[in-house]
Amino acid sequence: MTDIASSAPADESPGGYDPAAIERKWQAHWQATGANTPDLARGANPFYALMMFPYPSAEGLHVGNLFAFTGNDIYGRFQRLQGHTVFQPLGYDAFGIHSENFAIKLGIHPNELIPRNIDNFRRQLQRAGLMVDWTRELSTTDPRYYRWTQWVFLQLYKQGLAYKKKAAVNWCPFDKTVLANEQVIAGACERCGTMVEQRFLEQWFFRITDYAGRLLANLDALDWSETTKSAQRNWIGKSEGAEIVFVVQDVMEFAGSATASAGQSGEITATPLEIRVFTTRADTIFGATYLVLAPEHPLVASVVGDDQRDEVDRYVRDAGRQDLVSRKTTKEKTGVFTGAYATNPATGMPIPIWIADYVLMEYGTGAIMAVPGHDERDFEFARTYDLPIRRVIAGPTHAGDVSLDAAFTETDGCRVVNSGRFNGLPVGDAQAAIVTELAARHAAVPVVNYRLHDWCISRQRYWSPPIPIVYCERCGTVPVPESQLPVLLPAIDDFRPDDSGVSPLARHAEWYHTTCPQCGGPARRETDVSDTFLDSAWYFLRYTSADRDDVPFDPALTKKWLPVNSYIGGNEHAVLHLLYARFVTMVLHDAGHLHFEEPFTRFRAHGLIVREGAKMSKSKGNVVNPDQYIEEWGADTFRTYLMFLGPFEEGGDFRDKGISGVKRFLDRLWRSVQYARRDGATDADVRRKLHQTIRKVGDDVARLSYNTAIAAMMEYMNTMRSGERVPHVDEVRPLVQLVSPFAPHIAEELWSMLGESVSVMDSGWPTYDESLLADDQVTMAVQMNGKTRGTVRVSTDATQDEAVAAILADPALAKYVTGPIKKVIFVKGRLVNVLVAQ
RNA sequence: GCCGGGAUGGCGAAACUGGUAAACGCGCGGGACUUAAAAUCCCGUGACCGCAAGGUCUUCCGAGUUCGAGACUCGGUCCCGGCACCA
Repeated sequence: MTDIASSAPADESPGGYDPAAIERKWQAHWQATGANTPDLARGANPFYALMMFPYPSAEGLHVGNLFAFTGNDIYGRFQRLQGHTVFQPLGYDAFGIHSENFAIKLGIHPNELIPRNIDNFRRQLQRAGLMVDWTRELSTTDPRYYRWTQWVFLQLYKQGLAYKKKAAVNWCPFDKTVLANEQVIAGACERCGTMVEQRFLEQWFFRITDYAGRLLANLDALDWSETTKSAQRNWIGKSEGAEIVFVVQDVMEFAGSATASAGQSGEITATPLEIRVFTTRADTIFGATYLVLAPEHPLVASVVGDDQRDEVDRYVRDAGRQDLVSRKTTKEKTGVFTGAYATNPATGMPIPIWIADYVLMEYGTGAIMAVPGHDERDFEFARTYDLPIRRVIAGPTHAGDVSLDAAFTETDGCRVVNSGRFNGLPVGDAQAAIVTELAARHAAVPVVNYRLHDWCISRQRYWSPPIPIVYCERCGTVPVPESQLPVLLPAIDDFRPDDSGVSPLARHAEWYHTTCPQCGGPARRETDVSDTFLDSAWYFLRYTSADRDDVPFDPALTKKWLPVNSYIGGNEHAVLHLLYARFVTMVLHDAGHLHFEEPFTRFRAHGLIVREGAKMSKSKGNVVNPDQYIEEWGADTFRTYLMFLGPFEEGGDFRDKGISGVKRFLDRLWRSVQYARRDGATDADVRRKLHQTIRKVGDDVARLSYNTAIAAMMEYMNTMRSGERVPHVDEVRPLVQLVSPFAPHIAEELWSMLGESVSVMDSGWPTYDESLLADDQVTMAVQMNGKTRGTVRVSTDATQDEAVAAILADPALAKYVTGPIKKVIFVKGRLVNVLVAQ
């Protein structure tokens, strides 16, 4: 064995780069000095850098989480270097079915499990060296937090935006609870994948549909990822059209008692019965050859004829028994004729009224005018039941032919035909003209419809905040006074849900029996708890005031720090969380609690980290545990590697092999500082590269292009150390600052090695000198007749003539000039394209 | 079906407003140092033809606009995400 010390690499010799030691040292130092805790009241130039808070799973922190948090951390640190006071808080979204199910699975009470998970998360997060203000940490399960979640509910209640109704709801038989529409994916429960059933239960709802128009319109002005905005637009689902009135014919024959026996018709009604339909294609009304009502439509009973009653009853019963899933996925169209006819207000002709479950009660008016010629579903239905199909729209190519072997749904360049006085009008004009004319007869009104439904917030579960409502025998529904909040979630042992459709809290009489806050008489508590998405719909308001028990959020601090400057999170919350947070913010704004109505000025969805092209999952066994990598490579290397493996907004493939390149870069950085010379001149080329790098890294970080920022720093490192060159301190020092958002621990250590006494985080962002960015010589591309043939080195401000002269002076290029020069394309400093006659 | 995002070397990826495609990193090949290895440093590395000088081709496919297209326009294929009997 030879002497290891003498041949050991620099980074293992005394004073070498020891990630574990310096990371421990600086994390302790930051904590001791409160480096990550800004003075919220006095800090100048505030910047709120928020990341979506995690659900603290028992498995611990996932690389995906760390990827997102690191991306946010870099942005926050960058803003701090730019002179902002940066507030980067973190908390835990620890209530909800997720946590509860896991607790049930492990047989541990969530009261016990959740704090344990949180401790583990905090430990992992702290190892990553995030610039998080841990003094303002929060958990949604803390009564000091959910007291205010209940307060938020009461604000909505006060505004008349919270109401209870019996409704067909999505019931998950596995989780034994109601789900919001947003939580049903292709008919299955978002969490467990079980097919969802339809049940009728009394539920609390928020009137988010009242805000649909604003939620949609505001999107245009938000600086958000396009994918996220698009997902929200789809979800809100605006469609502009009209409601059109169809009068039922011979109403007296069909109106009357549904219980009339022995074929006797019931009493006669004098008012004409009207059916309102919603359509976006009023231009096709002349092709409306029948009407369809949803099976649950309230007019079904009034319209149906005696001869058809049995058949209709059977059909409606069967449709109701079907769960929402099969109804939405079944392709074959079924229906039943009511025996009644309505008058098409455009043609004046009678058309039959049908009932079919392809028409949904929840959307529009629950009734449609069917235009089989120009709607695929209507076409299919008309074929099945042999109903008339009329062409009323023709494209530019088929002028006279009227036959249709499929629904013709095009509109571009199409005109209306077979439509009386509207014939020849383009589709758009016909729509407007027809609605206007029908409106004049009170037979139509323009209407905007949204796909968005009201937000069902009731959950028949345990692990969530109880809804702060009391039912009094005398006073009815009474909100719990704000002064009596929180309504504490009782620590009960049998917290498991059952099939009864009521919360486990309903089994605890000692909890739900209470007195009425109004009259003092006997009362019952609401036993439903609220949706977890309510917890996360306002948490960003709480952070600044996490230590306050007298207010949900301090008005002065809120005014100063909100709305959030930068929000980063996963696009899986594009619809649910972000829409609810926007809604709650608007409501609190309207109630005078907030000065803004959009909570997140800028939002960026980060990409997904995959492994060998596949999403990481426990079942595939390809989950990366960050602990192990931080152990092996250090947090700085791991953070930087995560940011280097692909564009932040697209994610990337996690491969162990790639990490070594980043480690090598940090090793080289270390040695550059360690052996930097203080004497001698700095080199002009290196200096130019440095200033270019400062500019590029700044630009790139500002637009979250972290991978290219890192590449630029590596490039500079290569320039600075090319060959055997030993860098000068002045060349290295700014690089340490540029690296610091990515690799904060090594940056602090190197910064102090350079003799600096303040933290590198507060050293400011290095500035670049515009005049040093360009060389006095440039390499221009040379093309001959559009084909790249080489390059030419000329002075930076060379004119076209000078460049051409340089080309002709170079025999390797001049040989291509085989004839007279017809034309020259000259892009200063970039390229010369010489067009030669051939 | 509708909406959004993609497709570039062996691999992860760059190219901001149309101007030298493949920066940066991994991997691979060669060299220096070493008894040897590791580490480090240097050189090379899209494909094809050629001893070389050099040439030809190349950004999913097909057309187009342009002096010039990975980028713009039209048509098509495939992948990822959202919505979906929404009238």
